[in-house]
Amino acid sequence: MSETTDTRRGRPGYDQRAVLDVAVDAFNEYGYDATSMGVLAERLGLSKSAIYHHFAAKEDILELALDEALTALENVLAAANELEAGQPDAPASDRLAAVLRGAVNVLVDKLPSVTLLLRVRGNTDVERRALARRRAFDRAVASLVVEARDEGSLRSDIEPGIVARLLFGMINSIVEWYRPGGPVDAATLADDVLAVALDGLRTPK
Amino acid sequence: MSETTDTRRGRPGYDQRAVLDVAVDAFNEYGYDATSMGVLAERLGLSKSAIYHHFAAKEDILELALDEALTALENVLAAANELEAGQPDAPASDRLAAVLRGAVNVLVDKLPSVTLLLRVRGNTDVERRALARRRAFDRAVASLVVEARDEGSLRSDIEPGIVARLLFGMINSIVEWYRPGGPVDAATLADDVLAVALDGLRTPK
DNA sequence: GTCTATATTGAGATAGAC
DNA sequence: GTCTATCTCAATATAGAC
Repeated sequence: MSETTDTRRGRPGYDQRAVLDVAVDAFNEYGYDATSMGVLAERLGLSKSAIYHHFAAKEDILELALDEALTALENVLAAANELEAGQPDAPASDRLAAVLRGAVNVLVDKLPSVTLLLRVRGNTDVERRALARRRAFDRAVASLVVEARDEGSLRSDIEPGIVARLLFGMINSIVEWYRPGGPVDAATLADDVLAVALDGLRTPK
Repeated sequence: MSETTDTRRGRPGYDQRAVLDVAVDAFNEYGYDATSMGVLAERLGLSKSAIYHHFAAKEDILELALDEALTALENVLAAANELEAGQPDAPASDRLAAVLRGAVNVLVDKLPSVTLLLRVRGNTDVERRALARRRAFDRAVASLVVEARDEGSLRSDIEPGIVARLLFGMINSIVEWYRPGGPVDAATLADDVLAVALDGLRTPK
């Protein structure tokens, strides 16, 4: 323990990470555009100008948060692809399940930044770049769904594009209600999502 | 045909409905807060002040749109309850299915206003009132899920609260990608949603 | 129903001291 | 790393003519 158990160093005042966390929470509560630097300053107990010591612009805060969320999601895909490299004959449905479980874990683990990501509209360059990365992720998942259906693991009576969208619609909606420390833990949640997605809600006969 | 086949009357200029439709589309594209009256005026080909002839304030546009979406959703619940009054011994799962199908239809039918509703954060009184009505709707659906599970129609190994949230997360996500006139029609979409929700994605064995 | 001003507020951001 | 001013611009909304 070379420093302290705290994540901050230096002593008084904030570091960039601490400002980021407070800001992202506020962005998620009010929406990015509706959150003024004034409100941020209030929440931090700082003046507005102090924030500019940590970030050159409001949008830089957004950019850092979005990058964190996107990197985490992209890592889930990368991990699933390594799984394929290790076992070339494993069914695509295994990789798909790994991606879904991984995505739920990222949602829970990086809840604030992923929540922010899912609400981006594309009004600025920063937002459009984030949307492009998100679409690439979505496309990769969609082709996993196609693979799984083609090998016979998933039902073929519904268009795979719709399946992928409904699937991720369900998963992404978790950010609307899941709160860490609540009654549901991440592993149970991932199990429930997989169960509902694969087997549905009807009573197993 | 007493007037014209057009929905507008009066002749030149806009009526409130036409302004509303253009505004809601812009709100959904940029987000409500990020949409200025100036952009609205540009899209309408009007001056900013002309808009104030139709709505006293920007937020009044939002309020009218949210009310439209909420009324349509509440009518779905009311219709399902009348179904119960007519056939008191019908299973709750029938009413639940009616509500889900009805909700998908409302989403498709009133796509712009429902999209707007689903993105409201609660920053103002207007938004908070809308959120309260939406939560009442969600609670009603959640208790339908409980009823359906208690009568044995739905699996009981997952908490009904989570089931209801995942279910509506999937349905609500439709607004993120569904576009009228596209390859998928509303009835097919409702069928697909019900099929995925009830029976899951796995290949039926 | 629409226009051209204009009033007024609040936003993001900067300067420069401590 | 934070502060007190202050700049600048864009936003909502109003006044009053056509």
